[in-house]
Amino acid sequence: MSNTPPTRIVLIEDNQEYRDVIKLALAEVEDLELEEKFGTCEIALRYLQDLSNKRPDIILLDLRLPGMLGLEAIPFIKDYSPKTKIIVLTLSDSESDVLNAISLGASGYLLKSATLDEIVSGIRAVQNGAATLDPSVAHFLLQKLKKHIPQNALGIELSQRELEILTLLGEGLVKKEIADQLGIGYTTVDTHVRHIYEKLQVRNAPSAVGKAYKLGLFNDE
Amino acid sequence: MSNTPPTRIVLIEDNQEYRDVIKLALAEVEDLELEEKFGTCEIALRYLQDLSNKRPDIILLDLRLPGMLGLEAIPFIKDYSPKTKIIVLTLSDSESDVLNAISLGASGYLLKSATLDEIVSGIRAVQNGAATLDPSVAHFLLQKLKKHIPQNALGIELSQRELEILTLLGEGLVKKEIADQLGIGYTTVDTHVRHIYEKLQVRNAPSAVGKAYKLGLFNDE
DNA sequence: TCCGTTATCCCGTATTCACGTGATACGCCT
DNA sequence: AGGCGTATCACGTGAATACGGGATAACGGA
Repeated sequence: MSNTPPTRIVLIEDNQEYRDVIKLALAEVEDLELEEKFGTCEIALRYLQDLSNKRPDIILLDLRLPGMLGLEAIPFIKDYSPKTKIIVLTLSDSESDVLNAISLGASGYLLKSATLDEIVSGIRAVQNGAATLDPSVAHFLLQKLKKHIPQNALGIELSQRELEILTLLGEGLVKKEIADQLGIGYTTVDTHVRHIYEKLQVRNAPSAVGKAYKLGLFNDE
Repeated sequence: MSNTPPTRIVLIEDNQEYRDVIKLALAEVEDLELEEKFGTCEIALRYLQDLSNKRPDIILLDLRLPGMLGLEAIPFIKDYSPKTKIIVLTLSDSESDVLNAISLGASGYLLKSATLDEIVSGIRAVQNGAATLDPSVAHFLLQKLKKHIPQNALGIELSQRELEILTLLGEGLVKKEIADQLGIGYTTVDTHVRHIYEKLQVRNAPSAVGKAYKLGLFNDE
């Protein structure tokens, strides 16, 4: 236990009080080490950019900061210190903040209403390659996901070739170009397209592409 | 505190040992009450169907059960007791189990590696209208979501009319049908479509539909 | 006041599509 | 041995598309 190096943490948070709360909380945990804390992204990024500093394992990142916002800083953090995992720790439970943080690659999203225990176990989870989400954020994401998970198993299955051709169609190639690219004849492509229409029960290419997206036929790769 | 009724919990789990562990754990928590525990879905569903029984607030549901699988039971639970929230509690972290559980409307997904504290706080979160996810499940879902969140803000914006027409195109209508449905002329539709192609930088309808999905232009409604 | 965006409408044409109606061949399952 | 799905190829035709090149009108910002 004691020979594994502690998890190195950097806190970016402008509120002095909350900063101190976190500092005291982490000080009590043996294998977590609060390396630095910063009040703005600008200063934090300068620290990360300095090659003489060791890279932290985890960054706890507030979003509403004076100057550069936390979300804006994420790409720079990823750039300067690619291996550092980011846990957003903020008051905001706005949908767009959550979605942006995720698409920018955050490994966790906690609210400041979280207990210190939850923050510590969140850090441990992320350090182990997992993720941590505030329950209310998780609820929001589950609702979001429910809509985006296609229930594809309606017996509709395209062959590999058909999916290939449909993909190219959706990318803008005309049948002749698809034939050339696949090294097959035009009429073959035409036949495949007809089969696709039958299976998807559509009558033309735009709706075939649309239905394929709705059914999630493109999801798997 | 003590005048709020306890959260009523039902456990569906075939492993005798784990069932007892949960029973003992919940017995120690004041505001949680393990109402019943069942070894199979069939028996549990019979209990839920019996109108003389009170409906539980939470069901902890294992997936790998003798007879009917946990996932199969979810729609029946939703039917017999719509207000009951379901937390999946299983060994399986298979992607399809997670996705199926979510699309069937589970409010939580915990693994049996979870500590009893995590299970209790998960129950509390769900009872409060939030959700609970095992960190490794959360990680998987975040990765999944990252792909599905489009970064639409590339300056590409269709007018309302254009989006309307593109939607209908993706549903399989030909330009003439779109014109009739919108009560405008064929040439007007044609012009709109040209503008759509310009904005999306494509040359035909299938790729316009494809690109719209990729950019998430259909996401907002 | 002028320009950009949006929405509406028109003509003509070469290209492409959708589809009816075929064919051959391979593998798999029964 | 026969059937089913897949992949390949072919011809012809009417329908639809993509696009060049126009136009008018309303609205709002520069």
